[in-house]
Amino acid sequence: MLRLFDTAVGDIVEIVPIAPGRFSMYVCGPTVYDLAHLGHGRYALVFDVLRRYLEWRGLKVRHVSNITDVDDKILERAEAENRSPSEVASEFEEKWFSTMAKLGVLKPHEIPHATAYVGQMVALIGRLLDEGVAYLGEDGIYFDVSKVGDYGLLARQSLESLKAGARIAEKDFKKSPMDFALWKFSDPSSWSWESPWGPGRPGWHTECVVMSVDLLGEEFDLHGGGLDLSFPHHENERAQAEAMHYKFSHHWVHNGFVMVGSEKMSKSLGNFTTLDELLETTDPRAYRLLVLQSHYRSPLDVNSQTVAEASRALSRLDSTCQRVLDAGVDMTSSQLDEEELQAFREAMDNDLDTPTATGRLFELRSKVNQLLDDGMLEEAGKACATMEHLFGALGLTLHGTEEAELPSNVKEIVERREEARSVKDFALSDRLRKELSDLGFAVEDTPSGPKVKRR
RNA sequence: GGCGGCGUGGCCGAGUGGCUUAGGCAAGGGCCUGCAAAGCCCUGUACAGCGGUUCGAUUCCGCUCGCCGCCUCCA
Repeated sequence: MLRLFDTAVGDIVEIVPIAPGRFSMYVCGPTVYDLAHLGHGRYALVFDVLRRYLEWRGLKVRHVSNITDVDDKILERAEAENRSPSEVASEFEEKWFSTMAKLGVLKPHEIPHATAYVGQMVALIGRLLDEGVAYLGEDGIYFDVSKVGDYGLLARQSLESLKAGARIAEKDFKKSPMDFALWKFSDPSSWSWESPWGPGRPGWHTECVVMSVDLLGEEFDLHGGGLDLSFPHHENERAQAEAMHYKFSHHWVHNGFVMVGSEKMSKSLGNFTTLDELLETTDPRAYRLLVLQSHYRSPLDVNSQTVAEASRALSRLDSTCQRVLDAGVDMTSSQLDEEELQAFREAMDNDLDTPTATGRLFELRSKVNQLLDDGMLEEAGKACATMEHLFGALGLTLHGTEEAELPSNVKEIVERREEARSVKDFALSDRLRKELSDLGFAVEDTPSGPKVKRR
């Protein structure tokens, strides 16, 4: 079975689903106040791949991922643009899902919204107060981290050492600098909800506890997100769950950052590229391939060079598929290669080792070409079908490279070029190739005729 | 200051106590081609530095240097 690196353990552990054959996962989703950047794309792709792989392994997965639509930054933007927070939130949520669709990220089965859970958050905060693990501060209700014995587990640090490095501005009334806001009082005239303690807004760390427990129960298999969420966000979620005596998530999984040069890409550093910008010039599948070619916990450098390399690698995969199609091989009846499936499973089971898995698939691609060269069409079909199937399991669909319908002027030039070649007028032929090239099309001469593709 | 991680051939990027050079991209040579392209074959002898453990370390341990992340909002 699958083994994954569990942040709470600090090591790779065997993943044993709570209910055999089923898997429940909660992945922290975006705060919708701006466009999604490459880092969001990576986490979404990583957990999309995890989900798809679990499903490929035959598990019935329940994937929940939230939309955080209550946040100070949403309010700031709304005020700056003189519109309501909900308008801002719904705009960026819509854009989020349209970008995710381009990336081929499957929609989670449930998409809870924080605003729909404020009532439940208030109820949870009330219970935390009753338990004596929360207290009233000057500007809100705070969680008392000293009440959780192993606070700091996900940071792999003790409360003492966390305190030692705390950079957070001290508020005198807080018992510990690590204590965090559960409820923030606010002016009733601004964006706020009613609570027994007065109008206000919920702190960020409570919503995921309430939503995950509501939809997946007090005990579920996996909780995930970007590495930057491990502390304090996930730790604070865990602290609340501990205080409530929930069993909560069995495993905590985090993906590494997208780097810009040697710096983490983040909104606060302002060094981000939006996914939409990337996708204007890049096949979304190339970004998925780039993500797959590095391990999910490693930092990933995304720049024009690494993107170009992935694009190039992708187009070679596509052209191999095209070769198989051109050879007239019917892959629908092809058996899959068991040995390859097994190797794929082993790589993926080993902490989602997609670089090894894809490396193997590139070798398979080479094998398909060799078999085609040798005229072993049936074997080539089997290998190609396996390759397509396994890339498909990773959410990457391969397809042929030929344009379904060429513009008529392009078609006409191609025909004229063929005529020129048939009478060996290669000077004209080369001029026409140049013309096509200027129009953005590449032509390749093959035994079965010219192949035209967009460049 | 505390904690965690990283340093692999031109670049990206896996992995391992000794089998056999992961893989991708780029490069060089060859086959094929009117020329190209695609494809195939061949080529580069890498694991930061210094010690230690070991019959043997890129892989284990220690130290040094360099880099990064978290401890504040962040995927």
